[in-house]
Amino acid sequence: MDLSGLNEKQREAVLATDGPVLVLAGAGSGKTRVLTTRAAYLIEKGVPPYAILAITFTNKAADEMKSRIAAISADTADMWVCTFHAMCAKILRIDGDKCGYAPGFSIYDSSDSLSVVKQILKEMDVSKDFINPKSARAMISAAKNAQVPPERFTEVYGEGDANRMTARVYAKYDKKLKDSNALDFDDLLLKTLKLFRENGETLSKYQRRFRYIIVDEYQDTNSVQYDIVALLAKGSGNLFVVGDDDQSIYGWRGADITNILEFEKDFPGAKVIRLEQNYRSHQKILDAANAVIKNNRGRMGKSLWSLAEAGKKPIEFEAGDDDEEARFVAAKALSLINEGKFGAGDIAVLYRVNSQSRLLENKFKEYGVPYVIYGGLSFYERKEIKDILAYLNLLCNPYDDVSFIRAIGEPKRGVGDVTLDKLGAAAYERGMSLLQASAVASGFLPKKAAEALEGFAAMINGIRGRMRHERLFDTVENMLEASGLKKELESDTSPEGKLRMLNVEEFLRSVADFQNKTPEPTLEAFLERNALISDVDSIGNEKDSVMLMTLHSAKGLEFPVVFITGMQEGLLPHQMSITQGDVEEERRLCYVGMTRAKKRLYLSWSALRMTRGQGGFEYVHASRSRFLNEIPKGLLEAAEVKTQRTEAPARPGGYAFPKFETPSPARRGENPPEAFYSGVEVEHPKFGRGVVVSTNGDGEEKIAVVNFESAGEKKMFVAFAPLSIIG
DNA sequence: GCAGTGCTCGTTTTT
DNA sequence: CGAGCACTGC
Repeated sequence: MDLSGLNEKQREAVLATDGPVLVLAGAGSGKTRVLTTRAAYLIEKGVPPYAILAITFTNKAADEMKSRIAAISADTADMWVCTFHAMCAKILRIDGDKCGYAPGFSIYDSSDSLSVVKQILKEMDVSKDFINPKSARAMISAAKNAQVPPERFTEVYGEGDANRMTARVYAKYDKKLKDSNALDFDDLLLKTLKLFRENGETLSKYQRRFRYIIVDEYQDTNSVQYDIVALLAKGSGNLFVVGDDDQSIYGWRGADITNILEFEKDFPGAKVIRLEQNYRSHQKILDAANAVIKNNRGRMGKSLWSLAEAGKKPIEFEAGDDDEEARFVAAKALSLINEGKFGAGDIAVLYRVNSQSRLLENKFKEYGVPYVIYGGLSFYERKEIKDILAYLNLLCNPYDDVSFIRAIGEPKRGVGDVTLDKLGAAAYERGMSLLQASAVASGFLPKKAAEALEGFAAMINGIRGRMRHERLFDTVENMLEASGLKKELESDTSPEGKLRMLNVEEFLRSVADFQNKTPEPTLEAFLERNALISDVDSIGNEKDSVMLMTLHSAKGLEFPVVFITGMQEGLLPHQMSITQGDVEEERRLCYVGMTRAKKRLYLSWSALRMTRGQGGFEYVHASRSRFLNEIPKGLLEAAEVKTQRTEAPARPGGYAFPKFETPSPARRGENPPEAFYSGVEVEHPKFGRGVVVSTNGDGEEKIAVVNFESAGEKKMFVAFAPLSIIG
């Protein structure tokens, strides 16, 4: 194996095959390279691929690692490279029956578990003012991550009335999921751990198999994940973890930073290797990032350095308000693209909270800069997709009551709350699931309701009966047909309805794709993949667009150009963390964001922020983020933009804020703004052909509404948008 | 049983 | 400002 491309420390990490090893890998220090080379090296040394387990933080990272290992090594098909959640799902599909789960179990996402919580609160007749469903779900999740069972809930979190009630909800929640043969995200981990603890034979089976365990992003493991890894590693003792204490940003999800800080204590004789040479960013970006992170206490200590040739200092922009800030970002992105040095796909815009994306999105639209937003509601969370998934879940898992309730209500078949309540009671008495009870509904319900339910059950069972002889894609199509979903979708010709139809077609494409690419394309495997996939996993698929995402989502990624927006007290650090006194994690978040940048880093903030107060809008003052203050003046540069004072808005108590003038970037199209008027046929690199419907304004301010053949109506600045006139 | 309309309330980050 | 949500009228 050729290791000459690695530096000394990296080589040391690759060659340290046996015993516990902790690699402290600074941002951009070639961590992925080390991980993949090490796996390939193991195989070359004669370790069979099936004896290697590599756990990553996202599916994307897993896919990437797998393909990179495959590129330098032999057959990796038997190697497990996956996320914690995917690993646990895999184990439970195989051995879940030993702890009471049938192989067809459903995986509930957060909206599914929320509806279970709501259902329970309704059953218990608890007011939403007393127990808020969302916070109850959050508390249950926190308890699970800390391995606190319902019986010990009040003991750990306090004896108050609300807590006692929450503990009861928690217990019922657990039972309901169990009865539905369903697991939520936390359960996947927790039940696997339970299985390992209570079934020594199963544990030792996996211990014997996985003789080399690799864990990436170790700083973000929680207590359950730690225990799972520790148990598995007890077999061979070969545990190789990679992480960076400075990049621990999931404390709120139960991640325990002491897992990495105390690795040497937990695994005696551990070798610790530090990777501090950064291959991603140039020194000026690193200097600024180092200046921020060094203010944290309790670090393992690490300082990044780079040999990359000197680049530009990070640039700060202070905006008068958030609208101006968004305009700065969009305009700057546009001029970077127009200068030709960077493509849209080289640029990322990062922010603390998802809601910041809206304003940015508007500006990107206005300026005609292609963009994609990651996060927020993902594809699989869309109503029409969740409906389809509910039916498919029901086919695999007849006990899945959440999916039953969803499926029975869409399309409407005359079964409402009253019938559902009665059905629920009858099912409970008989110890049946809702679907099972439906099949015999005439025994306890009036004729009309019973017929609807029995018809539904027969339909589901009919599809299930045929399933074995069909290919996955055909089953899905049959289901769409038989359920009436297809008919309903087709009859909705509104714009939203058409969009839904497009989403369903996209979904069908993904089914076909899965069927073609997977050796054994079962429905269960398909559902599992969908349940565990996230938006972040598709980052980079959209080649030529500016990427907008939260700082959290950006972990593990890199971009030539990075904008971090909202660098003000209250947003970064977030108010919540200031109040709770945990600003260090926010600082790490800021550090993660800064170290994503390879060439250019823009840090922006605004002194005024619009919020939605009681009576309409309100501007709130914000001050420069402490993190910006921590960067020495000489390491930053002010953005060179023309600003001018404008009149105060005609509103009592209003503020005067500076106006950011759009710099005039080089035009991409040949045509002057005057050439665009109604009826002109145009072409756009992203949206294709279209016709100008109307225009407004003059010169650089001129906006055209263009109706594109495939993308519909878009508004854009003709001076900036890459529009060319055809003919 | 269901769709449509006011209403209120809320805002951290996600596998 | 916008999304969910309860209530109301068919």
